[in-house]
Amino acid sequence: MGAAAAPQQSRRARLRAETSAEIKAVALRLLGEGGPDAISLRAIAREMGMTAGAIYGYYDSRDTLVTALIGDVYGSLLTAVEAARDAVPADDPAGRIVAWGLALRAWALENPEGFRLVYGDPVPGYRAPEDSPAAEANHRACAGLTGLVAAAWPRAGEVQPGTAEWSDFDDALVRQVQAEFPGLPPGAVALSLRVWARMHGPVALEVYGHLGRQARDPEALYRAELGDLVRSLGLAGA
Amino acid sequence: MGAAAAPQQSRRARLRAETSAEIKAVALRLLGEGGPDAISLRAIAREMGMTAGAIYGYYDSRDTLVTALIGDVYGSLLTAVEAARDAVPADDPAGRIVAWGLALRAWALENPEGFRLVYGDPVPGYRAPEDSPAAEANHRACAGLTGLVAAAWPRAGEVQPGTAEWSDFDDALVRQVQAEFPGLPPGAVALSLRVWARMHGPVALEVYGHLGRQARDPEALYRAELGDLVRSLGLAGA
DNA sequence: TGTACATCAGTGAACGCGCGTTCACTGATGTAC
DNA sequence: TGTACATCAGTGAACGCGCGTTCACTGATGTAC
Repeated sequence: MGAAAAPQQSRRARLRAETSAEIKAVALRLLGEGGPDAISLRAIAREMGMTAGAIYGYYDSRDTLVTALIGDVYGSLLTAVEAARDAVPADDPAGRIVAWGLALRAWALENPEGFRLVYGDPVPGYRAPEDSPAAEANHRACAGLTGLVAAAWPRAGEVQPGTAEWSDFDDALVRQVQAEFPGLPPGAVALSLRVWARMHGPVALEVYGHLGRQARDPEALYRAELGDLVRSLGLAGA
Repeated sequence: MGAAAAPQQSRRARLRAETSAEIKAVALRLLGEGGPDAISLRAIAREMGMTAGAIYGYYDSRDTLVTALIGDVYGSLLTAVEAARDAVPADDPAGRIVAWGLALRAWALENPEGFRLVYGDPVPGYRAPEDSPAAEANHRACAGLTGLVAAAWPRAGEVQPGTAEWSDFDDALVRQVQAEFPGLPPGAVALSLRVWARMHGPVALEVYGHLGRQARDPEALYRAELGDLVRSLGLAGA
């Protein structure tokens, strides 16, 4: 009875998974401390008290590890913004948009190197594969933003008349939107991408240290920007 | 008479300046071809058919060279956007804002690595000195954007009421604005920083390859965004 | 319960690489008489 | 115009560094009888 029932994973598999996770965790910490260049197999191994070569038992190469890392980080970002959005009642679309935006900034300031990893191109020449966790997180981001805009539709569409066509967008994105928000016109997708960019601008400038040089209160600027964004979607300001 | 009059610079000084400029030019080309990591003294020297050590006759270190490079690149960006702005009559503030924005995007797409060099942090740990050419370009950017907003004032201030104080901003920036645009309230500075961020967002996403994955016509999105920006400043859309 | 074997995580040494930086030097260019 | 000297741009070899990656190996853990 004391003995566990046939375990889902063997002890070995569990240890493997733990080490694999620890490698990512250490890599993430190094990323935070020293920038993207600090993610080196040797540094990770050093930190873990093992040999650089041992990491090849877990990841095929440095690139594989970075891919996994980006997926994790991007996923955690989306979990954060989705949670913030869901903490606001669905019948308050303006509040949800502002919550999403503020959560994005908060996450970015807490994980600046993560933000750079996801939205910059810290590893030159690196390109995420199509079916990676990062791509999945990207889908979540698009879906989330489209949902925010959809909740403000059709009022937003009147205030922001556009001429977008379905053919203006990536096929997978179109399929996803049409399945999840039937009846929503292509203009809403265009608008949601613009909303994305509008949140991205101030956050990217701040994370990369460009805003802080001139403004002492970037948060106030950002809140004003979000307020204007909400207004520009035809929603009452908060 | 055939002989030149006492030259401003000696032949040696001229050659020196030329080589110094060629080093930067080659560095810039390598940056464009291979990303920030490609800026290595050895690669530059190789490209120029000389020895890596020789570069130390022109720049104290790699960092010094990168600093000079950032200044040059940032300066060329500002020259481009200022020229685009000045090609539109001063009595068309909306047109000037749109021109500035479009020129920013055009420059960024032509010089993606330059954009990353200036607005990303491709060389980890690198910080521009206070009195560098980059700082000067930054001042030009702030002045330019404030000028764009000032031209739309006070109408923009009515549409975008803010609560900014002078103390919210960097002292040097405040002095600059008060000297150049006497009477302009602090809210205009806040707004100009927001305008900056609003242009930065779509351009950064596109340059880093995030927009292109979902949108086939990023320019249309950007134009729509600029149109909305102009409207949000109380100016008639173009 | 005890023995024999298979698995496999991790070692440690080696590979070749490109990097920034230093330094004693060579050889051409410019200057003074 | 010609000679003697000073300047200085660039060489080439060397330094030590950290990196990704490979590979034959050891030794502990798990499995089968």
